[in-house]
Amino acid sequence: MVTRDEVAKHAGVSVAVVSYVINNKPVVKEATRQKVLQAIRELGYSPNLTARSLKTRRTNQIGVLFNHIGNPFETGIALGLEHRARKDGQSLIFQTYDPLEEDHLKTLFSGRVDAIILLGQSLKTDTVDHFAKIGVPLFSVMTPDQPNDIVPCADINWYEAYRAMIEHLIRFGHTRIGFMGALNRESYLNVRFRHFRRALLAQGLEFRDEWLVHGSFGSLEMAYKQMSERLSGGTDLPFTAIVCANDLMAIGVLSACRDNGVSVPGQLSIASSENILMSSHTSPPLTTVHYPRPEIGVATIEEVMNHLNTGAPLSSRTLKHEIYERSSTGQAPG
Amino acid sequence: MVTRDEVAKHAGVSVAVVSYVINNKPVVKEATRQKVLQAIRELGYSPNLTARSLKTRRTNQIGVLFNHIGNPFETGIALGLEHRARKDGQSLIFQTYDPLEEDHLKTLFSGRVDAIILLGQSLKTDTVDHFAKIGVPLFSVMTPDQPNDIVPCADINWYEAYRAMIEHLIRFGHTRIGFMGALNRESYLNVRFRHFRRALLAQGLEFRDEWLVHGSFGSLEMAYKQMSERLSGGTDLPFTAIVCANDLMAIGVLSACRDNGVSVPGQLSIASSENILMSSHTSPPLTTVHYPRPEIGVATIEEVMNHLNTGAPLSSRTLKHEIYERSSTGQAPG
DNA sequence: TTGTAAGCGTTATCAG
DNA sequence: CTGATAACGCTTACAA
Repeated sequence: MVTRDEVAKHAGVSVAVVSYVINNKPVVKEATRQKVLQAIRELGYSPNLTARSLKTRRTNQIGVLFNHIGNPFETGIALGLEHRARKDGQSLIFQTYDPLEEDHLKTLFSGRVDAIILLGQSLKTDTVDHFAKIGVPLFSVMTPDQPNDIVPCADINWYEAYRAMIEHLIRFGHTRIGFMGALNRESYLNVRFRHFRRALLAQGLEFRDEWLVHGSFGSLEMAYKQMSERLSGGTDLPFTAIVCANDLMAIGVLSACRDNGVSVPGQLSIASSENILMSSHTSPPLTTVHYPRPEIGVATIEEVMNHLNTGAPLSSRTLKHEIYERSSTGQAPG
Repeated sequence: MVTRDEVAKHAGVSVAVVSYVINNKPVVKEATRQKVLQAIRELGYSPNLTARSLKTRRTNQIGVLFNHIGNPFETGIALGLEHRARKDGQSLIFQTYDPLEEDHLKTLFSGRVDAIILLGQSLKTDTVDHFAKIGVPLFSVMTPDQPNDIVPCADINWYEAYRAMIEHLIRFGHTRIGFMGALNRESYLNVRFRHFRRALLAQGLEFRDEWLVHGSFGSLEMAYKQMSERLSGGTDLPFTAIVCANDLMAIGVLSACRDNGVSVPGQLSIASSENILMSSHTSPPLTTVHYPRPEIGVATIEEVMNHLNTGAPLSSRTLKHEIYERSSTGQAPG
C-alpha cells in the first residue's frame, strides 16, 4: 500500500504538508500544493481511513441493526439511510440483530462506529448503558416494544394512523375488526397492536382476544399458515375485517383467502400497514397505512449527524403517515 | 473510552499481558489471566477495533456493492452474505454502487475493507487495477455484463436454466417467446438476455428484436408501463409467452395483464427468473428459474475468506439452479 | 511467564 | 508556509 510518507518523499516535502493538502488546509503555497497533488496522482495514493480514524476518533461509520434484511420494509428504510449517509460521507455497517448474541454487539462495534441505529429492537438496559458510557449514541427507527428513555426514536403516530383506518372500516359497516400481530417477543409490531387496540376502544368498538391472529414479522408464510387454519376450520371468521401489522402478513392472509375460496373484500376486508411496494400489486391491491420509509431513514441520519457534529441532543421525531385506500377493503358482508 | 493501558494498570500488569489474554495466547499464567479478565469486566473494556486493524492490517470488514437495496433479489443474497460473514467475524459495509461516482470507491474503501464483493457491476478497468494494486480482492456475485478476468464470479448457469425453461414452454406449444430485459446499460441482466437468446436459437426457434421488451431491473413500475403500452395498443402481442429477466419485472407484467384484461396464462404465459419470495404469492403464481440466493451468498463469503486466510486464488463458482413450474405458464393459445 | 518498546498511517501541535 | 514529532490504541518481537 502506498502511504503518506512515500507521497511526501516523492513530492519532496514533509509528511505534514501532505496532510495539509489532503485536508484542504488553506495554509499551503499553491506551488507545493500542486506538487503534492501531482505525487498523489502519480502514486495512486489515498489515505488510510483506519489510521485516520484512530487519530481523529471519528470512524465515519454507523452501525445499523436489522431484524431481517429480507424484509422489504426494513430495506426501504435502509434505502433512505444509505442515501443520506452517503451524502455525509458516512458508511453503514449492517448487522442482523440476534437477541441471543446481544452482548456481542459491544465488542463488535467497539471503536468501529460513531453511532448505532436500531430498527425497533429493545436492547437490554445493560447494553444501552454500555454504549452511553463509551459515548456511542443510539437512535431507533420505530419505537421499540420496550422503549428506553435514552434511545430516542423516529416513527409515525400509529394511534392516529389506526384511528383513521378504523374509521375507514366503520364507514364500510365493519364493527368486528381483527388484528394480525407478531408472535415474536418484544417485536416493534407489538407497539402497533397496542395502538390499534387503543384506537379501536376509543371508537367504542370492542376487541376480543380471539380476534388477534398471530403472524411473524419477517414471514409471509407464517401469516398464510395461521390464516389458513382459521379458514379451513369450516366455521365462520369472528370478524369481518382484519388489520395486519405489516404488509407481508397481509399478503399471506390474502393468499390464504384466495386458496380457501374467501373473497376479498366481499367476505373479508383486509387492511394493512407499511405500504411496501408489493402491497399495490396484489390482487386486490391492499388498503394500507403508508409508512414514509425513505423519509424516516433520511430524517434519522440527519438527526444522528446533527448530534455527532454539533453535540445537540438527539430527539425523537414523528413523521407523517397516510392512509392509502385501495380495494382490499369494502362493504361489510350481511 | 477505556483503553488497554487502563486495564493493565487496574490489573497491575503490563499492557502486553492484557493483549495476550485478549488474544488467547496460552503463555499467560492462569492467576494473572484471571486478574486481567477481572479488570476487563470491572472496567467494561473492549478492544478498539480500529487500532487493532491498523496494527494487524486486517479490518475484518468486507465492502458489498449493491445496485439497489430495495430489490429483494439483492437483499436475498445479502442475507446469505451476512449470515456467513458473521460466523467468520466479518462485518459488511453496504454501499449502493453509482457508476458516476465509481472513482469515489477507491478513497471510500481505502484501508477500510479486506475485500470487496460486487453484485454484478461492471467496474472500469482502471478501478479493478487499482484494487488489484493495493491488494484488495474483488469477487462478484453474478457475472457482470462486461466481465473482467481478474474478477471471478459466483453465478448459476443461465444458459442451461433458460434452455430448460424454453423446453417447458415448447411443451406447452409456444414457439414465439418474448423477453423482458433491462434498459440499463451494462446491467447484469444483459447477461441473462444473451443466454436466453442463445438458448432459444439452439432450440431452433427464432427471436425477433421487437420481441424484446425493455424493463428496468430495480423497478416493477417500468415493466408495468412498458407492458401496458404494448397491450393497450389494441394489436395482438407478437408472442404467446414472455420470459422476464427477473421476478420484479414479471410482477409488473402480470399487473399490466390484469389491468388490460389479458388472461394469464390463457392469452399470455409469463415465465420469470430469480424466484423471489413474492413470485409464489402472485395470482397466478409465477413459473420461474430458482436462483439460490442465500447459498450463493454463503459460497461467496467462503470463497473470499478462504482467499484471505490461505492466500488460495479466488475462483469462479457455478451453483445449481432449478425450474419452478407454477401456473403463470400454460398451453399456448390458438 | 511477564515487561519493554517499536511501529501500523494518520493528524495536529509547535517550532522554525 | 513548512518540518519535526508526539500521540491515537493496539500487536508482537525481543529482552528480562
